[in-house]
Amino acid sequence: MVKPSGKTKRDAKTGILDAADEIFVRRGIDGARMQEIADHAGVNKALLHYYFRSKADLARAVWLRIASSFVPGIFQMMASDLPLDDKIDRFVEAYHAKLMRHPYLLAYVVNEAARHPEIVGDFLSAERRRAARRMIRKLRAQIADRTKAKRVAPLSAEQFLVTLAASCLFPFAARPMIASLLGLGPKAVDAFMEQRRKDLPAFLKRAIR
Amino acid sequence: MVKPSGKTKRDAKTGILDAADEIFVRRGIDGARMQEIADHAGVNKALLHYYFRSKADLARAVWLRIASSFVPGIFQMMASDLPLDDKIDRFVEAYHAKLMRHPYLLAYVVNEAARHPEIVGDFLSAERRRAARRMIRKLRAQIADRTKAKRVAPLSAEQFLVTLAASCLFPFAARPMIASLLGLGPKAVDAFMEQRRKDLPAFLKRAIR
DNA sequence: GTCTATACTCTGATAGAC
DNA sequence: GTCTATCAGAGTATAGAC
Repeated sequence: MVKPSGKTKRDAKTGILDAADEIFVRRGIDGARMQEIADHAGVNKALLHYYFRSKADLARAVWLRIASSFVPGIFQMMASDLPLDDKIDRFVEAYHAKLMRHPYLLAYVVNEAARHPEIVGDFLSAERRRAARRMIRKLRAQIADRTKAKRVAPLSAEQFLVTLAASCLFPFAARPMIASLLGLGPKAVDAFMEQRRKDLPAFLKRAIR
Repeated sequence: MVKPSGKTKRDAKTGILDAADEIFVRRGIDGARMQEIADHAGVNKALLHYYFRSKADLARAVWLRIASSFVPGIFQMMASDLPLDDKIDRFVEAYHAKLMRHPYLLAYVVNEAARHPEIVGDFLSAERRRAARRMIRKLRAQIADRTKAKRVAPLSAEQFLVTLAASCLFPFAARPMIASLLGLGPKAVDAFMEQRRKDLPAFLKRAIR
């Protein structure tokens, strides 16, 4: 408002973040080149170091933005009073929608989390840790209700959550391997994923029925 | 036999492969340094280029050795006449045992498969593709038998296989995230995984019951 | 805030002696 | 086959003009 350069500044910074996002996700942090990011953003390489001191800082900023964009929403939904079956539907739907559009995202996240564990911690603020605990507690109650009513073997809420996430996410991370293994071309893999989006919720509900 | 250097040669080459395996898996291909691999193998950097022309070639050799060491065995077991439930037990058991000892392996495989899809193709020879098809065909028959007998909704063998793999493998790839999310230390995560090894087969069997 | 030019470091790769 | 020495290129990062 006061500074006329305010808008421009944010645009340049955001532009760099957008470009870095794409290049990091495509090549990994180690494989990415600052020059390529700069080119992709249409700015000079020096500007990257002006806004973000180093490559590591830039990578951290990109990571934080990615994680912040959809993890908190999922936490909240999973901690809500929604019936368990609806949560499964929404979880599957949300991640399929997200990852269909960003196929390399998950391989990136998985890899960098393994390689640079500290940035995972950076993302999980105290507030988010509390949100995670709320989610687990709520899920535990819902699963307990169900197993009590139907006399099924007890199931840990944590294990269920991990299995749910695994079933949705892993196929996107393993997409190239699935394609090779099943002998599918790019379009056939898309169809396979689309089918999965439809079938998976029923499969998971059956397991906790 | 004829050459007295035969044994030494193989040892040096194997030593380099062992070292490269460890460093690549720990740092990723892009993050790994030829110097570090050479140091770890106790040989000179130049020797790496003598046996493997370039870093890319070395990475390919490492990948082929890793994949060859346990994928074909799994294919064969899954294509056998073993009952479906036993296959689930063995699959879960085999991968948990393997990955407990090589925690970074999966993040590496997933990442490099996404980044360098061509090396996945290198691994899947025509013979292995046939083995994969045999496995799928057998699983499809077994699942069909079961759903016919118990009147359950039909389930694609491919989808089931992916879900099975996802449930077993993803937790290892996502280990750092799971730890952060659930607030577990290294020992607690190990316990979580151990619990998972026990509970997962029952969960999966219930879904196709 | 944004650019040009450049310093400095590191890495993969090769040449050549033994 | 294995080593020492070295190079060319690429990379991150900074200095300084505008």
